Amino acid sequence: MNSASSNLTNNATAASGAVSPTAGAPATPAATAASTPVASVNTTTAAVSAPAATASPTFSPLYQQIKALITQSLQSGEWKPGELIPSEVELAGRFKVSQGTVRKAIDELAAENLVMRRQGKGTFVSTHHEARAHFRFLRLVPDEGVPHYPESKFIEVKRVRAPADVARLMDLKSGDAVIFIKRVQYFDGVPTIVEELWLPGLIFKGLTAERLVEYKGPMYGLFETEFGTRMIRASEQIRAVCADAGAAQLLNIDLGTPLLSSERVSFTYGDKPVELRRGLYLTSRHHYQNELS
Amino acid sequence: MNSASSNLTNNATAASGAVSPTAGAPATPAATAASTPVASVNTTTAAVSAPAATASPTFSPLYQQIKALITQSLQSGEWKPGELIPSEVELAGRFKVSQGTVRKAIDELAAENLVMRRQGKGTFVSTHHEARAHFRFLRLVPDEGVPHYPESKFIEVKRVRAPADVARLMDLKSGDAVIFIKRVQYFDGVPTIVEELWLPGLIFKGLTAERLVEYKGPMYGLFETEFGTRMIRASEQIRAVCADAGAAQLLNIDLGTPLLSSERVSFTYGDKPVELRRGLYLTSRHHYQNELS
DNA sequence: GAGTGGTCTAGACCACCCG
DNA sequence: GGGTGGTCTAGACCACTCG
Repeated sequence: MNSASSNLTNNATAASGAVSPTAGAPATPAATAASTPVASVNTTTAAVSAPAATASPTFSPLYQQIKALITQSLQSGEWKPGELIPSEVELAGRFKVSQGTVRKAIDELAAENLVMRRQGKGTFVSTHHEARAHFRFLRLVPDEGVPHYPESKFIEVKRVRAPADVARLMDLKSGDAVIFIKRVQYFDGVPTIVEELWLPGLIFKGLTAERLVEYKGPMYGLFETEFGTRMIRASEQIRAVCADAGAAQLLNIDLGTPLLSSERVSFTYGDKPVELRRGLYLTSRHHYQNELS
Repeated sequence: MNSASSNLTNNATAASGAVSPTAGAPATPAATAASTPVASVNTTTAAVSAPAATASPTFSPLYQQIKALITQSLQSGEWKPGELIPSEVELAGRFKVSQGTVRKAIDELAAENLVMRRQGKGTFVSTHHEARAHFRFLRLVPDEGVPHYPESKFIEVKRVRAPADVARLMDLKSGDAVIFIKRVQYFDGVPTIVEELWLPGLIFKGLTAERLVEYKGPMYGLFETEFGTRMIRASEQIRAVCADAGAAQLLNIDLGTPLLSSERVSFTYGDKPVELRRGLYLTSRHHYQNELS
């Protein structure tokens, strides 16, 4: 057994045979802990199939490998949303790398909102149960006054077979079981959003109208705690359309009123699509806010 | 004179009187270069008015101060868009800090798209004259086919006095001189965007219809090279509206066709607003693409 | 006071680019 | 071959939190 438990490929540090710990590369924790010669941790250990040339064809920095390992633990549920993950020092020990390397890995995870750092306390798994997170995916804000979360009224919740277009966007087969949800959202009692959602039936088995109704707060929070599926990012396409009869009735507006149409695909770990959402937004007293940078 | 040229406040490194370079904090470059005692660089030097307590009330990391200094040089035009800035090692020497600190400052500038790093070559000031940058502020992409840049036809270019609403959004006084531009943009010959722009007259003095017409490529490129004003970020508000007579005629569509309305304020260094842009987008064959993360 | 993340330094080596 | 950014390490100290 070498390099204890993990199969990391260290593409850095000397490629010139066994080196004494004092010269060249400094002694790695692995070397001191398991008294393994430095050379054994070097130049391709495992994981990636790399012909032992001077430059690895598939170069991946150590911190990226650490990042992938941490992401795996997040995905597997070893550390659940809202929980504290091990400290940087502890992770460094576990992975046999320096704290700085772990730090860089966590830096990127924090930048991607997978994790949240709090000085003096530790690093926490991000969760949708938070004021901060509520408006990450809801960009419709009132023209005047402070943003707040709308109330939901569910129109329909049923199990259906995925239409071809839905299946294509969600990486399913046409006819696969999906859960269909239709709801209207109200800001201060004014109906403003009519929304249709499709979710993979396999993952969201057991999602019923009752559970949706009794649950207060963002749906992504419910998905996260009840179904272990966390939305990481989303891709949205926006258009202007005219209200059809259905939308007009639900939003209590005239037929033909211009509405903002949004089609969103949300992804969980591994860029796996797990939600398709089609919304119509009434933008007479609200607008879609976007920051370009 | 101490700490040579710059007024950096080092809030780190020992607060316990003069320390020999070998113990405690390692000798700083400043100390070795100007043979200044370490203590002189510590506990409040200048810049920030800090009562000499144990913890500075206005704590600012060194790398943030470096970042601010680099940003100043960008803003002042010391390093122009597209140019190479000094290497990390050189900047470290200039500011009397370690390369790691400069590195962290530049990391943030790169994340904000103010500069671009290229391994083996150096760090470059970002520019709007680049394929990469072209679609950072243009989010309207075709439903099918690859995104490409539209052609412009200018309808109107004139000097006017800023209306109250425009002045408010641009941080001007009502009645201040502004340049008003109206244009239509075509994708593959199809009129798709009608846009009105307001620019501060003071900054964009000398901007004429001729210069706009003869200039090929994104307007932000022209603004950057001809007027020394670089757009850094923008804030956009999006709505759905109906085409009025003017828009319908210019876009060759029926009156009442739903259009996407965008109001955008763009900012340059120091979060100073320097452009107001109001656009109407025809979204029958294009959509506004947005990534949520 | 102990533990956590945050800053700063110094030095080594690697990947990449260009003359 | 020399210069640039990119990675990795090690160690010191600071700011913050909590018991």
